Amino acid sequence: MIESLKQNVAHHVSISDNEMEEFCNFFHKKTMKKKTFLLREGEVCEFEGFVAKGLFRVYHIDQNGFEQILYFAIENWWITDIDSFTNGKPSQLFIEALEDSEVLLITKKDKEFAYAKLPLIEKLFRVMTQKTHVALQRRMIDNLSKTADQRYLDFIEKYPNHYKRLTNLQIAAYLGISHEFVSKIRRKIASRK
Amino acid sequence: MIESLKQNVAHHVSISDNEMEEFCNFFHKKTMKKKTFLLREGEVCEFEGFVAKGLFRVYHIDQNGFEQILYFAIENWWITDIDSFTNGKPSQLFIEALEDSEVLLITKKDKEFAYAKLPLIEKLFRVMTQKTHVALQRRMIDNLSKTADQRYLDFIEKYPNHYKRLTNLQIAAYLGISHEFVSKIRRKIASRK
DNA sequence: TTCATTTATTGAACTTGTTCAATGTTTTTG
DNA sequence: CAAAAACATTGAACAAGTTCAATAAATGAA
Repeated sequence: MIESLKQNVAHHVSISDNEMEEFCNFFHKKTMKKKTFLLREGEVCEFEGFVAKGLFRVYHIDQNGFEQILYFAIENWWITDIDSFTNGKPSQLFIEALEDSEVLLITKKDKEFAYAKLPLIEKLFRVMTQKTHVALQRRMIDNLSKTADQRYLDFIEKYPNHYKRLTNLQIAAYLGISHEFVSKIRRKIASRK
Repeated sequence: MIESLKQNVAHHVSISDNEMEEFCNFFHKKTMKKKTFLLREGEVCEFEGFVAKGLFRVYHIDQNGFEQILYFAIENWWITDIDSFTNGKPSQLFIEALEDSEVLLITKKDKEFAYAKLPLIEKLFRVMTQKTHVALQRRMIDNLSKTADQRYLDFIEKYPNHYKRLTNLQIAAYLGISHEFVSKIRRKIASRK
C-alpha cells in the first residue's frame, strides 16, 4: 500500500530511510467507489494524490458539454490539478474514479511543510513535473501531426494496461475524436489483419 | 539587456539583490542572425536561454518532413529542450531564430551550481516549469475540442504580439493545420465583418 | 532596381472525421 | 434474474480540413 509509494519516490530521488518515512507519513489513504469524484470543477484542489489501486480520469468539460480527457491515472500515477493546487484557484477539471480505487493523499500544507523540511522532496516534484511536461509535449506534437488512426494505435501500444480497462468513449475523449469513429478505426484495423 | 532577465526572475521569486546578481552573472549573451539555429535535432541541449530580443521557434520535424511548432519565444520567454537538457539525450527539436535576436544563456553546469548555491533558483525553475505545464495542458484541451477556426482566433487573441511577426506558414505549423487552410480561415473571418 | 525566393490566395477534388439515428450487446443494479 | 442503463457498431449524409496546382504578392539579396 504505502510500499508502492515508497518505491515510486525511490525511483525518482535518492533519499534516506528516515526521510522517506517522514515524507510518507504525510499521506493518508482514501478509498473510493467507482464513479465518485476526487475533484470537481469549481472546487480548489487541496491535495496531491498517488494512486495505489484503481483507475482515474482527469478531464475537462467544454462549453458544448463535451469532455476532453487530459490523462488517465492507474497504479503508481500521481493525480492533481497543478494549476488549482499551486495557485489556489477554482479547478476547471474533474477527477473521477473509473474503478473502485485507493489513493494516498497529501495536503497542500503538508506538502509545503515537506518542501521546507526535506530538500529532496522539492527535487522529487520538480523532476516529476518535468517528466510529465516532456510527455505532454510529445503528445502535443503527435496530436498536431498524426491522424486519429495513428493516435489510436499509438495509444494502445503505449498504454496497453490502460487500454484494456477503458471504454471506447473514454479513449475517444482522450484522443479528441468521436466514439463512433473509434469503432470505425477498430473495424478497419481488424479487417487489415 | 540583463535588466529584463532580472525583472523576469523577480516576477517569479523574491530574491535578494546579491543573489540576483550572482545568478545573473552565470549568463552570457549570444547574438543571433535570423535563420540561424540555437539547437538542432540530434544535438544535446546544453543550455537554458532567456530571450532578450527577437523571436524564436521551437519545433519538431516528423517522419514525413512536416514541422510541428511547439512554441514561439519572444522577448522575456525562456527557451530550451527540457528533455534533452535534463536527461542529456539528443534533442528531437530545432530552435531557430526567426528574427535577428539576442539570447542570454546559462550552461547546464552553471545552472546546477546555481541550484546548489541558491535555493530560490530551484524554486524559480519549478514555478516556471509548472506554469508552462499548465499552459500546455490548456492548449492540449483546446486542441482536442476546438475547430481550426476557433484555434486560429484564440491564437491571435492570446498572442497578438507574436501574431504580427509570424507568417501563415508558421501559425499553421503551430495550430497543426495546412497553411492553405489558414488562408481560407482568414478570408472567412474577413468576410464576416 | 531587378531577379529569385519565399509567402499568400484561390479553387477543385479528395480524405478524414462528425453527426444522427437505428440496432445490437454488455454491464449494472434493484 | 430481469429491467434499465450504459456501451458498441453501423450506415448515410454531411462538415472540416488536405492536397495539388496555378497565380499573385511580398521580401530579400546582389
